[in-house]
Formats: sequence, C-alpha cells, structure tokens
Amino acid sequence: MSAKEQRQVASDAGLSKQRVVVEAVRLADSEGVDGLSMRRLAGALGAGAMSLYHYVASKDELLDAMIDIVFEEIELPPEETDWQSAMRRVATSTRQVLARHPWAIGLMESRTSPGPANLRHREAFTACLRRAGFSALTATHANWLLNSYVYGYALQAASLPFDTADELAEMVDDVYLPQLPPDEFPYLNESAAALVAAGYDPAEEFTFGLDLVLAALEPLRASA
Amino acid sequence: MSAKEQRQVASDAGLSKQRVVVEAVRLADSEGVDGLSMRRLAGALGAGAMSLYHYVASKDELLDAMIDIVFEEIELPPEETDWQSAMRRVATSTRQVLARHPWAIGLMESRTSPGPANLRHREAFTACLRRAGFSALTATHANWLLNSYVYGYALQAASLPFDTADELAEMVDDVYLPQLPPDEFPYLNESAAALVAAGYDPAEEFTFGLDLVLAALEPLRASA
DNA sequence: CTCGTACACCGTACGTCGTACACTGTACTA
DNA sequence: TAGTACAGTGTACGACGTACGGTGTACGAG
Repeated sequence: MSAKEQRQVASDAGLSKQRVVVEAVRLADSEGVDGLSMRRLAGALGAGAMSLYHYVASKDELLDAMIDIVFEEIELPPEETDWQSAMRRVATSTRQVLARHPWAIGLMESRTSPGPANLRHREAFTACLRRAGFSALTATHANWLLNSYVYGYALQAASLPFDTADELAEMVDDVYLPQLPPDEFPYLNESAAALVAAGYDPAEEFTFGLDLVLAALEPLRASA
Repeated sequence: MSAKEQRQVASDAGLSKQRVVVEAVRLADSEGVDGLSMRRLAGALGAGAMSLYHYVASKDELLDAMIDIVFEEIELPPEETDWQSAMRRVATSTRQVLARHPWAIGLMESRTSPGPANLRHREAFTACLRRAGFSALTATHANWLLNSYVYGYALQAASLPFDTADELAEMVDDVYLPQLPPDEFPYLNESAAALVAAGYDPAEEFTFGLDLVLAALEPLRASA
C-alpha cells in the first residue's frame, strides 16, 4: 500500500489536517476565536488534545491554515465578464465570507506569510486587472485600494451589532441616543435621526463605496 | 480632603486607571498584544497582579480602554481648511497611529461599544463633512468609505514585513520569488519585477487610494 | 490617644490554556 | 516472528485570568 493510499484510508476513518482545520473553523464560527482551544477542538473531533499535533505543528500553524481555508471560500474573479463586474463579484464574495468568519479579520493582522489559497487569489485578482488594461503598477494600486476597502468595511461591519434597517432603528433608540447628549454630539444625533427616517439599510452601504471606487479606477486603465 | 483630592494624591504616587492603561498600551506596542498579561503589566508597574483590578474590572475592560487611548491619539479634523485637506489630515494621522499600535486593528473587530474618544472622533468627523455640504446620508456614506479605506489599509500594512522600497526589493528577491513559480503565478511575478524596477515605495501607496477616494466624493457634496 | 471604618493593595488558589515528553497500540515489512 | 513506523494518548509544567480572603495604612469620631 502506497503512502498516498495510507493517507486516503486515514482520512476516511481517523483524523487529517483537513478535518482538524475545518472543525477548527466551525468552532471559531460558533464560539468565537477565544473559545477555540486545542482541547475543545480535540473534543469536538473525538480525540485527545495531543493527537492534533500530528497534523498541525502548533496552534499558530492551525490559525494560519484556518485563514487559508477562509481564502478558499472567496470566489475567484470570473474571466468572461468586464473587469468591474468581476471585481464586484470578488468584493461581494469577500465581504460575505468575512461576515461568516469575523474572527478571520482580526487574525490577518498578526500573521504575515500568505497561504496558497491567498496566493492563488492574489494571482487571479491581478490577472483580471492586467487583462482589463491596467498597468502592473496601477494594478498594484487598485489591488491595495479595493482590498483596503473590502477588509476595512468587513472590520467595521464586524463591530456593529445590527444588520438590517429595523435592527438599526432599534439600536439607535435603545442604545445610542441615550448615551449621546445632543449638545455634545449634535451631528451624531442628526445622523442617527436621518438614518432612521430614511429607512437606511446597512446592507446597501457596501455597494455605495464599492461602486464609487470602481468608477474612480475606470479612467486609470489604458483602454485596449 | 475631598474624594477628588484623594484621587489626585493617589495618581501622584501610586496607580491609577490612566497609568495602568497607558502602560498596557506601551507593553502591547513593544511585546505584541499576546505578550500583554495582567501579571506582566503589574510587574511593569511595580505592583501585584490583583492590584490592577481596582482600576479595571477585567482584562476585557482594559482592552476597551486601550483602544480608546489609541483613538485619543488620532488628530481631529481641523476646522479652518477645506474638507479634503481636513480629511487627509485625519486619514494620515489614523494610519500613523494604527501603524504605531498595530494590535489595535485586530482588537477593534471583537469589541462593539465605542469609547468616549471614539465618539468624539466620529462627531468631529461627520461635523466636518456636514459643514462641507454633504447631506446627513451622504456623510454617512463618506464616513464608511473613508474609514473602510483607512482601516483596511492599516490592516494590510500591518501584515507586511517591509516599509521602504529597499526592504521591499530585498523581500521580493529573498522570500517572495522563491515561493512563486513563474508558470503558476505569472502576474505576481510580473508585478514583483515591475515594483522593484520602478523603485516602488510602499509609503506612497496610501496617498494614491486616499486621493482617489476624496476626489470621487467631491461631486457628491451639495456645494454651498 | 484610641478605635472603627474604608480602601489601596496583595498572596494564594482554581481552572484553563499551549505543548514537551514519554508512552501505548496497531499495521506493515523483512 | 521480530522489528519498525507511526497514529494517537496521558501526564506534567509553566503561564494565564481572576475569585476570594486577607493585609496594611489613613483618617474621622469618641
């Protein structure tokens, strides 16, 4: 039996790096990244804590692998459409994935080496921009700008406790206004009132900035 | 002796919430947020670990207070200039502060309630936009867009191990290219080469996106 | 001058964490 | 059948956050 077949059998019945990391992501999703410990993870897998170290060198490596799984979930830019539609797809997908795994945002800051899925993603991303007529340098700029917007948006969204217009209205009345004296924070009070009055939907906020950024980038590409 | 005077004396000699939090920020800056423990913090202050709990209810509250100190360091928008210059000042200051305290970025995701400095900052920020002629709704959009860009930029920058053109060139040759097979990652290879050839300076990247975003927002304000 | 009270501060202890290390059992090779 | 490799584990160590029950000193009341 070859080493590969052994690996195959092992992954059918017992543990495997894939299984460990996937379960870790699930645990972090449901309990938060602070609730993810090697012992709890092992418990969820029906194994002893130390068994995990046969598939992961350390918890740090586990976290790196978890981040790369998150990147795997992000759509790659489709090749058959115009660059703006493609980027919109990627950006939207990224936002959704990061909303699903909010712990990933905070983790990205501290880990420096990108995983394979991350690299594949960057390659496809710049490929799309280059094909659309951006120079290598401008594509780098666009890359930074778009990613900054998406990550920053996800970061802000993760620290907000509401997702819909109704939840927002509720929070404004029950939580925000009580702690915002109108004489000290006139503009925030005005904003809060205006948002509630307009039926402001936080879900649409993302599109606004994204469209603005894409439109601003359009004239920078050397049209084919 | 009034309670206030007592507090004054105490802050001259012994501990105080201010001293605790400031030292915690210093520790997180030098050792990373993982290196910040109540015991080590107490040690740095020449006190016992449990003494800290007279000034801070829990480590979570300490982290919240640390974040608010970071917001205190960010410049408020000056009132005497045009809105673009003001926003540029704020954005640049935010970027610098977050570069000084990279741990703060990852912390923002998990803590939901904004501190007083954060609120003051938001108020001044929207005030500036409203005075420049943006509607309350558009000001909210601009707020999201600008903050997303700045936070996202800081997040990406924090996970990069280089700050100057020279360091970049060194990293490209020694670390990136060796792990990027040209046939699998043609565009990343091209980009890396183009950046090094152009003497690309990462420090200037921030300005590019910021200017683009500001210019894109300009037509959205109802000119006075 | 003494006592009671308040409060800043701390020592100890508990449960949990990551993980080093030495150990099982099982499966396959020779 | 003996040997080897390796998946999986049990125990133990040092560090963590923090509950709890102390100390000591400062000060107003008697």
